[in-house]
Amino acid sequence: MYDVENSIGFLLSKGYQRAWALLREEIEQYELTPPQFALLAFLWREDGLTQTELSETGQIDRTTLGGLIDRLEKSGLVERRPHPRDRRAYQIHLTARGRELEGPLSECATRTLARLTNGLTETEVSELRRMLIILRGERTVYDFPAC
Amino acid sequence: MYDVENSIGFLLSKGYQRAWALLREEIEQYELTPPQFALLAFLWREDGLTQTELSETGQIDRTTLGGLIDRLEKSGLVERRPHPRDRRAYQIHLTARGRELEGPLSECATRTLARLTNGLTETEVSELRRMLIILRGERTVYDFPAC
DNA sequence: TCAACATTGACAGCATACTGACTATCTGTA
DNA sequence: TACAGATAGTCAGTATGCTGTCAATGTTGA
Repeated sequence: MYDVENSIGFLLSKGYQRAWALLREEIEQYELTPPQFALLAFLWREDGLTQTELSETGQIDRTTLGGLIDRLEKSGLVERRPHPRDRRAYQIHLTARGRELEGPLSECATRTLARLTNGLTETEVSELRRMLIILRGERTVYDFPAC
Repeated sequence: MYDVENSIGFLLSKGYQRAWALLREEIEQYELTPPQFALLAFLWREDGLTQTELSETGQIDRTTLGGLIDRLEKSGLVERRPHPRDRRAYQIHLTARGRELEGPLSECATRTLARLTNGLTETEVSELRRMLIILRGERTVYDFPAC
């Protein structure tokens, strides 16, 4: 009999839901969602990318990203600026307010990680991270046809 | 600087997305989504639960579950029957077709797991499972007030 | 140069996930 | 019995994530 409850997929979904709920709780006062936080975090690292570039580096679906940016723009944390050499594209820039949040939000994320991984040792967390990267990965195997 | 890309939460979300995509691919011919598959899998184990009971054992939000059942009912895989002693409640039962799918869909799930964990050894998969259960868990710690 | 093709971002449509509010019903207690 | 509070399920609203389609714009090759 198939054991859903202990299947990796099911456990990933529940783990993800818990991670989401904890982070949501920590950043609630900023009226942000976890994906919005993640997008800001990518922008703290590199500002001014186009939506397509952001979609690739952040591994966020192109159309999902559009909506995320809409909402962050409405909250005044990012802005779309016309691309200087490509009239189809926008460059996404943090506003001053969006940059300011790096400190406080990073602390929220640190607290979230601590709560999430409460039952694991540091070594286990590293192991988990390593395995999740492998799980997601395999791009080198599947993305390119043998050539 | 906060490193989103290697944060457990971000990796969980991407791992989950990959698990979803792979399973989606395997069960595509049955026109089911991964959550619909999971719900069926819980019903293969125990049939006739109410929505609230299913919501608890399956750890699926009450309102989300309602929609899932709507769609599975429309597909002819489950049916709502009035509860014999509680006029507010339904008992959710598999149809013959819903029961028939246990074999083929379990095989799809097995193939998905194999593809998903391609880069990990069996020992690592067990470790991962154990850690994900801990991640999600902690019910004994948080859910009950000290009493 | 111009036509074929590719790319950028928007939009509609669907499923999941959650919140909060609501109706119908049940339960426990005075 | 009657009423207060709890519970079952629905609905509206919002955000994410994905597919498919489209218009506008870029790019490339004959």
